Amino acid sequence: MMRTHRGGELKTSDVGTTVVMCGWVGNRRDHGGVIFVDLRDSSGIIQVVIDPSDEGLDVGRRLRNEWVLRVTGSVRERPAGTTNDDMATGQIEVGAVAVEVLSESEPIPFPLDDRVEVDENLRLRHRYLDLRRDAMQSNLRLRARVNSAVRLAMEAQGFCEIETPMLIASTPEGARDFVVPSRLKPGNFYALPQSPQLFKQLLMVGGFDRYFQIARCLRDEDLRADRQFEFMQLDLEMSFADQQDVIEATSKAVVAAAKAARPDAAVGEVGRITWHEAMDRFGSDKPDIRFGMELTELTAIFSATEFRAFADVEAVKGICVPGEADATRSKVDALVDRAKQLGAAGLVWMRVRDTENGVDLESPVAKFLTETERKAVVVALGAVPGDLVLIASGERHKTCQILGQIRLDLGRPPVTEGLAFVWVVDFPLFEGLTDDGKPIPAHHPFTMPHAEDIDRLESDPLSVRSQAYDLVLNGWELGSGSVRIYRPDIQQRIFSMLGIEAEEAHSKFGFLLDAFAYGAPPHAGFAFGLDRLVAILAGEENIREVIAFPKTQSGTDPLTNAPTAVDDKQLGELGLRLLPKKA
RNA sequence: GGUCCUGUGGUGCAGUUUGGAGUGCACGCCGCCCUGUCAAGGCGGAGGCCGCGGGUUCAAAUCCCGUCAGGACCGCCA
Repeated sequence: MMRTHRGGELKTSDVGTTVVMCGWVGNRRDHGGVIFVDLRDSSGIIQVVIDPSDEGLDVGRRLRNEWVLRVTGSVRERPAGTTNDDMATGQIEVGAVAVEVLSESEPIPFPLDDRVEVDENLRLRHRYLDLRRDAMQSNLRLRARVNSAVRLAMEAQGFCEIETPMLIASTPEGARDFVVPSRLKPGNFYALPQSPQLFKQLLMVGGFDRYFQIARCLRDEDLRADRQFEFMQLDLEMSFADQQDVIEATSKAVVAAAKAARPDAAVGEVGRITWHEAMDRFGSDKPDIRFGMELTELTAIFSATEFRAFADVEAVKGICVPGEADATRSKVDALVDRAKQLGAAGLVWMRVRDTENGVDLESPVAKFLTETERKAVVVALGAVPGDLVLIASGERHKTCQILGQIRLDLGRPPVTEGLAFVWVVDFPLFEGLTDDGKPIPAHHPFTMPHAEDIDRLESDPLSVRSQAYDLVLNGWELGSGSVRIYRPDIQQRIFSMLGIEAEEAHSKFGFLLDAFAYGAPPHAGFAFGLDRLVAILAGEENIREVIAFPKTQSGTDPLTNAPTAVDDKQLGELGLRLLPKKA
């Protein structure tokens, strides 16, 4: 037996016990006649006291940080006045009677304490060291608890966990596929799955009416703070179920995850908002509802205005920034620049002041507005003296998006603050038209149109809502789902609207359409990103902090040096030859 | 494909605006001293291609151009 105890778990009640522990030297304090070693293992830290004059303990002199030890000793209370209340085990210590060096360590390339933020590239190059840090240990352990809670929640609801293949056929829709050359069929390629989408629908046809999987998904698109090539999703699909059923089942899983990760945090009912209302109030289809500063409708106030920027536009929207009336000119100019960068024609700012004339707006453009207009803006926004009012105008959707982004810039709380889940429902089925007039699907082409809107499919496609729904947490899109089309006639109407010929549809999705010909149950599903969920629950702004071995923004791994070249023999077996490098 | 930020002993920074000897701080590392520390303390020491290449200049960490690496974002992510 290597060890009897883990140091971090020792308690005052263990005083008097002889223990054998294994761990790393977290820190050593050599006082000459007595040496303190903070022995670290997965459970925490315990202070080991070594008297180097004792027989066999002169090894204590040689010890260095990150050496691996096996320590035998007895648990004792610390002498009065030497306890450490900042440590979980600060009331006790282990008096060493034997110290065995299991492994020595070179000085490590960066400190493991959290007092300095080390260059991320260096951390990734030595990720095995970085993982020893408290923050990484607790993030990955939190992640494991979330996985476990999600799995339990799904099983408790009668979902069956089924794995789907990693080597699949490439389909041209959606994100860029990662592609794997076939050795047995040279010149042909597998794709790695962007999601198990088509397979889970086949499972529904196959009679598994409640499927789930903690699935690895791969997309060859540029990386971001919240996006890696490969990521994990809780993927689920239900037969004989509607949007409400899916939302309830998924909500149980995320609430269970949140409770597992943050037992002390308040996680209430998961709210719901329509896409239209989310755009209108928050200027985003992934609203961060943790704070106010909502977008206010001002269009009617300026219906007859003389002010050019607000006249004859689709929408005038404003937000009220509390207490920012004295923002410097350079700060408000920066806001105007930001709005322009986001595609706005401009941004009107006005300081709310207490004047002899009552509460009024002070701004270079105030003189172009009537007093009635100014007062109406103050009332509509609920502004009080000391506030700063920002107003944008133009095409409705764009105006909302721009103000929504500025709202986030100015008011977004830190990631650690609060947990606000919200379902966004009633997305439009199409998000616009291509140049040749074909509608662009907002989700995938198997998304069921809203029952009430289906008659307008051809006559007014942009007004058609879909039975698609997103789950949002603190303004991060966690995932999306939909009720699927299972009726060939509706599917055919959608395909023909999108300009997908029968032959093309068959070559791309033929196996799914074939399957639907044999008694397809109505079904609906969802998938949400576990990396993003775990990051927010861990209070991290970057999903790399909750992934053991992530890639850099340029898609490399500084630890293994992936991706690497392969030799010609390997290429030959695959029937491949590299093109000459571009000059 | 694009915009912006960063790159200085092992680590984290200052120095770059306004060119003048690799100058400084903290941590770590090595040695010696030290029996109650816990970011131990004291004394001493080692350690630098200022990311790389070119240019301007009497002189470049500093200015200019290019390039590489990392990061944030736009495009992209049905």
